[in-house]
Amino acid sequence: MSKFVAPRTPKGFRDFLPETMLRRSYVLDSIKEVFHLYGFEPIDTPILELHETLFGKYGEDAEQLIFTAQHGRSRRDPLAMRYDLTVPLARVVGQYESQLNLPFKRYHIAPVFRGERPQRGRYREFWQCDADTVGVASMSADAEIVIMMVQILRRLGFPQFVIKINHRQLLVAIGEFSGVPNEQLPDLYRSVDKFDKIGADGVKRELIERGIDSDAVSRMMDLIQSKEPGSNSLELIAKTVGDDVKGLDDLRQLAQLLAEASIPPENFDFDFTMVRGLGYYTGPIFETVISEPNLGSISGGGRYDNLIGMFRRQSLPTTGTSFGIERIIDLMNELALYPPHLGGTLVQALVTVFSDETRRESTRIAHQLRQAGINTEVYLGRRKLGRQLAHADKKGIPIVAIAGPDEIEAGVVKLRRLRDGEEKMVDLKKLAQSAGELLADR
RNA sequence: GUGGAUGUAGCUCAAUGGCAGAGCACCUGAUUGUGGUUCAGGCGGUUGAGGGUUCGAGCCCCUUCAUCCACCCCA
Repeated sequence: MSKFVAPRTPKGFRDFLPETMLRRSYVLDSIKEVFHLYGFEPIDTPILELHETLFGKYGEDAEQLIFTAQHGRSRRDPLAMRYDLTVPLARVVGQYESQLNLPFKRYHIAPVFRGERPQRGRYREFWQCDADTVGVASMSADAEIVIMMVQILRRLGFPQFVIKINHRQLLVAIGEFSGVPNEQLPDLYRSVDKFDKIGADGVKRELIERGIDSDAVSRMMDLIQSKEPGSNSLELIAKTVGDDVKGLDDLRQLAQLLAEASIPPENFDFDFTMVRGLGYYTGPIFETVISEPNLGSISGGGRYDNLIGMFRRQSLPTTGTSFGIERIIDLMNELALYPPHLGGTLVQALVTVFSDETRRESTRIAHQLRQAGINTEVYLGRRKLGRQLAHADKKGIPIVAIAGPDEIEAGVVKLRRLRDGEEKMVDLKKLAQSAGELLADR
């Protein structure tokens, strides 16, 4: 006698039913397609890593959010659940260097785990979708990442998006130029990161509250708000801060490469108020925002030349991007970007069953349809025809094949399209062809 | 981790401290070979859980759990 247990998932963990999974797969498959077009290849790694692999990489605050995992009472090899896909990449590169060809271009689509308090678009288990290039120090790799991001967002059907681009070293230079001490730079990033949310005045107030000199704050705020079309804002910074500032050259090259690739100016923007939280970035940083409607960021990334050094004597330059697919999926729902053929089911035809005696014939019909590549369900229950049609209708199956004693006797099948009630009595030999026509005809 | 809101049928929500309801969904029939529309009927509840106040609690109080929102942080 088993005890009743109220069915539920752990906090921040979700189930996905078929209708949702079809949409998730559509998004992931679309992204994969573009990754492949650019020559990125998949890897996967274990959900569990050794404790020592993850800890010491993200900073103290983030480490509080890492789930740990243990088997029974074993105290050997403490384990932890992966927190992102970037540190596992760094480990893989360190571990399999001899088997990898540099430049190594990999993508990785997999769930990661963070013990945060869940909110809309924020979960404790969520999927990340990363593409990174290892072993290329030049901007050609960064440009390729940005160009691929544009391609993916187009492929998914987003009518409007902007990839904001900034540079870690440029931010440092601007901070130094303005007179912000190095040890206060993390505070500075944290506040500036909220620029979109709390505005220039909000950032200023917060920085002064954090004890940063108010003159320095003013100088810096003026600089980061430099705004000119295209790469002109780069030159504006160059005039004030100096032409030889670290990072400026990178961004100039990037601008040049993006222009050569005919990336439309409305799809990218040098924005010195954009900061990415993660500490390991060392070069250009990217973030995609959808501003109409204003729904926040859906991808982020950048260059992190030192991280792999955690798993290898000498580091390797690395740059990449990560798509926040949970948000992308929410947004695509809101913006209705899914193609119409993506209904609630992938089943294209239901073969009804008149009685147990005719089930064999229905199964044969289904086999024929399947041979022709049509996703087919044979009704497995024993309900009357009306119920079988209702099942197809409710599930969104477009056509039904009816084979009762009369049809079987005559060697025919009646095909019915539920959308408009169109019916065809077809010969068994032409079954698949006719079904295909009914499915295609709009 | 901090602050706020909400928990009533499978779902969305009603119900002055006084008999727990509606819509949708589901099931049956009208219609024994035809879904969606319609009509008639039916199933469905320890009001999140535990305690307290009261003649009487879904409603008031306390505790606890869950969910959502905002912050922190982030994808």
